[in-house]
Amino acid sequence: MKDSRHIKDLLYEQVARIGKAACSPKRLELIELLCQGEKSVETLAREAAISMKLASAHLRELRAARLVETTRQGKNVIYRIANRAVAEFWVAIRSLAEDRLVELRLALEQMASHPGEMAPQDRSSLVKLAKKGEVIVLDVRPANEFEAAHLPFARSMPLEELKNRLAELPAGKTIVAYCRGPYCLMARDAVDLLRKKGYDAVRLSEGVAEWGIAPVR
Amino acid sequence: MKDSRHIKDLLYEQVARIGKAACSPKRLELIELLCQGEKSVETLAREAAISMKLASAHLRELRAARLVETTRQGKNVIYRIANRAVAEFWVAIRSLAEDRLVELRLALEQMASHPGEMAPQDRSSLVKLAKKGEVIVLDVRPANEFEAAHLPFARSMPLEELKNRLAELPAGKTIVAYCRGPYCLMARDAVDLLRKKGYDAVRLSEGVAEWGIAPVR
DNA sequence: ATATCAATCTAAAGATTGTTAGATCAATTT
DNA sequence: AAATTGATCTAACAATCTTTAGATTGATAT
Repeated sequence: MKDSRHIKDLLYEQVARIGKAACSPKRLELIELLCQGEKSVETLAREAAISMKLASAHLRELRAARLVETTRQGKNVIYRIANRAVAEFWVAIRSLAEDRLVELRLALEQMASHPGEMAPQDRSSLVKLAKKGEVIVLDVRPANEFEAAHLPFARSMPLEELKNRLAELPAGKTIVAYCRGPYCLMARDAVDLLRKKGYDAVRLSEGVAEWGIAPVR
Repeated sequence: MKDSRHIKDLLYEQVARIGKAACSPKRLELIELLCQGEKSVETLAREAAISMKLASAHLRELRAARLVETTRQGKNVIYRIANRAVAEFWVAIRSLAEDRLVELRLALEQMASHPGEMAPQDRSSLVKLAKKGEVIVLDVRPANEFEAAHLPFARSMPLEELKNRLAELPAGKTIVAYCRGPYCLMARDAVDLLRKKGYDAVRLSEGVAEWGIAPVR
């Protein structure tokens, strides 16, 4: 490209770097995963269901836009979002997409029309109930994600372990299960299982990114 | 693409439609222009310094992401942003870009290191000064953009007319000139001219999009 | 030193965009 | 009806991006 271009073009070009990072579905999925906490390339590839080579290539793009940062830990390279602003952007672009694209709203409604879907609720009143122990807020993500960040008063019980740890859950109390956010199905599966076992369980579609809780390093 | 894909992939794909709309510098420039008010393809092409064909193709993309809408007005097709959320997104992605990309910060600082650059100021105190008439807030964009939306107590004086309308400006008062936003140079040029003519003029880098003022149709 | 594992780099095929030219369409003017 | 103007559509080429394979690097384990 010519070097004689106006400073104005340069400015828009820089902003477009962020847009480019956000224009691939898989890169967005990687951002969402990183909003849950730092992860190695291997883990990211597995959780996004892509090859490690492809994951590495996408992460390269995200790093080119400075949305993610890396450190090496032995054989592994650990990726994390650069700061809280990245998670906020992920929530913001998703919210615009939901506002503008009927297709997305329909798909979400389809996901939500499922037994145990929780009505949108005031956050502080949910926290109050959880604090008093009147409901159990259950984080069904992998344990390391819980450690990196979790909702207030939440208890960790990864989906995979849930089946074998039902005894830990007091009967008769409402269980509010959540996972990585509205696009994640872990909490839905957890609610299905819990209801089958006779619990009063509902799914909270929001996760740490939506609550503005940044993962600690 | 295969049709057997998971619902999850479908969700990320929808969000990526918004990212795709925002991954081209010229499309971003078109969004910024539309944040100032509705415009015909012809006008957009001229103001973004591209051919009408190219403008039309880019606008097609923006419409595919439902970020803009159109109506026909005689021979002209008028484009406008779909709603306020689009303008908010434009401010948000720009702010993330500024947060993450040193190159962008440097370019902006270079623009700001110019006589008459205004220190970031509290909005309500500026409005108070403008209301009392202690400063003149001057909108130097084209008149139709002023009509579509403008800052409180602002007075319209398009850059092109400024030279011939200096007599309308009371001497001895501070003039705060603004235009389309931080990436626009009209206010800078206006301040240059005013200072040459002996006025105490400063540039406010923000515009209607940054102040959250949506253009009326 | 050799082997192994996680990750990246390089190169190349395939798919997707960006951009332009020419034809076409829709509304208005003559 | 014909000409004009603004805008879009179609087709094509160039440029870019996605994805995979093969070679390479950095760190650890044997």
